[in-house]
Amino acid sequence: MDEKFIFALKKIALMGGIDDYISLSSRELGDMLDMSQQSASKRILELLENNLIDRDLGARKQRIKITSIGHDALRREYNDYRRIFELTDHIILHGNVKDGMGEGGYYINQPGYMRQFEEKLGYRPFFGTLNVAIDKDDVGKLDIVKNTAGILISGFTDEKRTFGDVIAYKAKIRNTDCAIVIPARSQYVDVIEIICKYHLRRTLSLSTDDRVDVHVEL
Amino acid sequence: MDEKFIFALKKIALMGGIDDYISLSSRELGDMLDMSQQSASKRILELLENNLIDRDLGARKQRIKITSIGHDALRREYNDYRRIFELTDHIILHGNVKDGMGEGGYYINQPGYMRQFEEKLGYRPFFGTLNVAIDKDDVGKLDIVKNTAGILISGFTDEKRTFGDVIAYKAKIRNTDCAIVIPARSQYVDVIEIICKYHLRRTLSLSTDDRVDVHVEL
DNA sequence: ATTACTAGTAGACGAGTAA
DNA sequence: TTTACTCGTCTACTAGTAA
Repeated sequence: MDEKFIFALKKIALMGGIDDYISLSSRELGDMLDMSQQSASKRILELLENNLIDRDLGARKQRIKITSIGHDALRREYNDYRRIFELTDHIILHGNVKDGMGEGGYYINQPGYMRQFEEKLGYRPFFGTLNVAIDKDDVGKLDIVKNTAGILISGFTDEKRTFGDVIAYKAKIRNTDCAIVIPARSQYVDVIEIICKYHLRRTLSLSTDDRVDVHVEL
Repeated sequence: MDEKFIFALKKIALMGGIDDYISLSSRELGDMLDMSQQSASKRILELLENNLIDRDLGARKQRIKITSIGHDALRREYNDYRRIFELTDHIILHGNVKDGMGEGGYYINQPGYMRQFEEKLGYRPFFGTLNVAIDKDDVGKLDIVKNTAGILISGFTDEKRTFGDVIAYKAKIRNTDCAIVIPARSQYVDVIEIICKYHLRRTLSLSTDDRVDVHVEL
């Protein structure tokens, strides 16, 4: 990502171009970026070429909106700054205990995964996962977690099907060691699955919808 | 602030150059910024010239540290991204209920303040405040809260002494309306005082050290 | 190894201007 | 008014190289 694009994108975002199309002439953008109308026009064409913005070139004035690719680029930038200013050595994800559908446990329990949990986490997880719905305000923190190393649990193939790579992140809930497990290829997640040596619900007396803080080590 | 400086500063910050001098050759910086060793060397000289970094040019390898000016530049950038990504219409402060020393209640109860609470919040607060120790990770959010308008509760002078201005921010705890009150001149705060029409401890069955989420409206 | 100078060059920028 | 082309200038880069 070319850094000069980021600055233009940021200005557009600050004007509200993330949620909606905004009316923005090349002269206005040029003024904001301290460059000529001509250069701003060129910058807009470059942003378009890189699919960072969408444009609706009306008769009088163009309207501009940041694409999801552009949004992602800004979020990466934002995460960098969070790492600089917020992140010490842990992140706290706030959320509520949810009922799982049981599929989490099905996957976790595959011997191909189990063997690796035992080897790489140092314990054999309890059959079944604790599902935690992360607060809307904290979902972005998951991106930061995903950008840290994590522990790779390799995928495998048995007679029936293929199981993909999974990443485990060591965490704690009320001082009890556990791990968040996230499929490597997953995109946006707002319910995380947590494994633990113990039955978390029973050990911590957790009920559905209880508030929990998941401390993730970075 | 030239934008090309920001990107170099950010890389240095991500390497830990905010807290300490870090060993960073021009070649390493060049690799990270996707430019030649020569250009990175020039960039470093420019950053020095603008007092954005300090350098300790040792015999073998230079050591670099971001100055307070550079740190401020990065923080401005960070705040831009916070405005883009964080500011919806509320902020959640996570914390624990704490025992107050009673001084909160003493101040709140001054008729000069009480009259204004009644007028500006629409209710006469319960005598006494709920003290909440904000999580270390959330203390920074208070800066954002303080940067929003809030409700000014003017200071006054009685026979004995002077009481300063106080800012009230409307909030909710478990859907119960309340308000955070912060002295206008206060700097760093990590325990906030909350007023409410009702006795919050009793109404919400809160005990010392209980976790609470304070939803602040912006 | 380093840092950083000089020289040559590619690309970014703005002025003029068309549509 | 807009957007965006061409073209000349100049900046910012890299290569080569010294210290």
